[in-house]
Amino acid sequence: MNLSLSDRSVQGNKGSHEEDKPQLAHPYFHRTMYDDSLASYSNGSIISQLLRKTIQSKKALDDGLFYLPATTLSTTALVDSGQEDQDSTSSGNSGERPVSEHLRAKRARVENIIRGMAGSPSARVLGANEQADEESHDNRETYKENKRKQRLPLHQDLDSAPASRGRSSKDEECHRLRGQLHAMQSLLRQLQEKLFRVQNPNDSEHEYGEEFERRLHNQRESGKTDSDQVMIHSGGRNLQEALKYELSKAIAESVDLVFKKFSPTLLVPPSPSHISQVPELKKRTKTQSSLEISKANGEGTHRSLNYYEGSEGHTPEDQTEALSLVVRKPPLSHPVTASPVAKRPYPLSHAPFQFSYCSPLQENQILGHLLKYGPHSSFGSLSCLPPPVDRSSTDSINLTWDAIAARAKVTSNPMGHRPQPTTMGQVMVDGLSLPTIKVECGDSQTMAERNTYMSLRNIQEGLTPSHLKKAKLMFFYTRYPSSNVLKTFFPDVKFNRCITSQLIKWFSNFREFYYIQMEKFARQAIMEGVSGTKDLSISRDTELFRALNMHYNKANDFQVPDRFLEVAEITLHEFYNAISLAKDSDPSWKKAIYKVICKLDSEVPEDFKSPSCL
DNA sequence: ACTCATCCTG
DNA sequence: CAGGATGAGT
Repeated sequence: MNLSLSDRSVQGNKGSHEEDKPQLAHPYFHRTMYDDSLASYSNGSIISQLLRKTIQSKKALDDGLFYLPATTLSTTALVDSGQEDQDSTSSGNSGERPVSEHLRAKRARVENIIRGMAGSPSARVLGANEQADEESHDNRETYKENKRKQRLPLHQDLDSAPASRGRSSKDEECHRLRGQLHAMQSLLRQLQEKLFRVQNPNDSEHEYGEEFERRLHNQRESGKTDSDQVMIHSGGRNLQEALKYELSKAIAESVDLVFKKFSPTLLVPPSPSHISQVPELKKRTKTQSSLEISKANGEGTHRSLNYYEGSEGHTPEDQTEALSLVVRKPPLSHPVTASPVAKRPYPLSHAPFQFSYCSPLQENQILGHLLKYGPHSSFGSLSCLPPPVDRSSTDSINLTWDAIAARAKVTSNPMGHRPQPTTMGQVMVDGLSLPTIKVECGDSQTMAERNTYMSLRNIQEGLTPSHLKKAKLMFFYTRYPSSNVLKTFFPDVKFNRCITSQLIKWFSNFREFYYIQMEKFARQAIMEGVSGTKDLSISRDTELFRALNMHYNKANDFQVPDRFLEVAEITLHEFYNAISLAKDSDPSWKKAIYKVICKLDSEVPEDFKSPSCL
């Protein structure tokens, strides 16, 4: 068995054809079809497009035949939607277009909407202050004394953070959000009216959604609070009603939430959470210089052009345990076992706002955001964890959003979706910019503002396969991430004890695999009579690297940083030396190695701060 | 008492 | 990868 480690030093520098690219320019971010599809919608007026298409296909809308099997939500539907028109015209099938074609077209479009709405319904974010609070507490060291010392100045940064300039920005933010909410309400009502007119040209408006709501209520009573079911078994008309109902109610909820939380007494003091991304650059220099490290050749650039397909299969198993594994939300929400549904229906006229509040541009963006991220995505973030009582009232809605979000997640790209690395001031919401905030943040965006901004996105209740993939990629940079780092780089995750533990456990597992591999290959090298560590280098075409890459970067769509190769090599050397010196007779012989390796963490690139689940 | 890292196991 | 056991550290 050839280890292919020993000859590495010989050919060490062979492939210098590809010089080390700046690692920040991640070329592995792929756009998914899904992203593109959404992007096209985000540019124009989502509503007008939707309505136009709806009207066009209205004449073919055959009542009662429009099913939306939830399980068919997939990117293929999106593709269909784009090609539907041509398909139908090209079908030389006389003058009458097959009804099924229209139905499919319409379904695709509605699915588009639903997909757009995908978002965690229960999105709740740590308020900025709360987060800062946690951070200060969580700054307790995680990894041994060394790390602790390094983190001390970070503490100081935290404490000395100016506490003066959050107030006014909070107020402005409140103002802006009120404006957005007003606008959204207006827009929503317009949308509802238009939809209603489209499908019920003759009916009077007051019948809106009655039938649907009644049925939804009945389902709830019978324990099957699954609005997907409702949709599935409803006709196309009822589907639209369902959508309208969901949208309006969700918005009403959000509005209510925000207004409650933004009452003056609840305005929070500025957050000291400019947590200091204090670079930890110095800590590894000494070890580094003492070792001879082969330059990685550029062989590893064979990135696949495939879209990311969740590599960890999506089993339909429901997540039932409290201490969770990777959360795979059920494709179809299962019978509710928790939280009784306290009904608190909001009349649509909950808040009669003026439509002229915002510009047409804002309309599109606001509504687009709403459609894309769901009602709770933006506004839940501004509230500081609504009490359970509040939440119970939204459960029926949440279930729907949950189910929708779950399906959307299945096809989502974990994180790579931006062709260009983002900078602090250029955070995009997945192709949908939020200028009202972005503009004001400008280039002097602080961490607090950034956090606020980030919190405008979905907040996950649990960790998803996407998060797992992201964590694995992060492992290339940091083997021992602190809980602060984890929080920073998983901004779309609502952290609690369980989640934190799970993430830590992940990295623990990563390390385990890493060290096992290192030990294995070190022993192998010794067995093969490798004379010394000089003959042990790790390049991208070594077996060891392949094993690691396969584990942490299965899709191979990530350019593993050269630094990781260096660290891996150091690790290998450590193991080699220790084993050579028979130190492995000591039961805790690995500890010394761990201590070395834990100092070699790098900073994780900014790109990883973007939420992984979109 | 609590958290975290590792080891071991499935 | 998760769960349990164990030990170290606070």
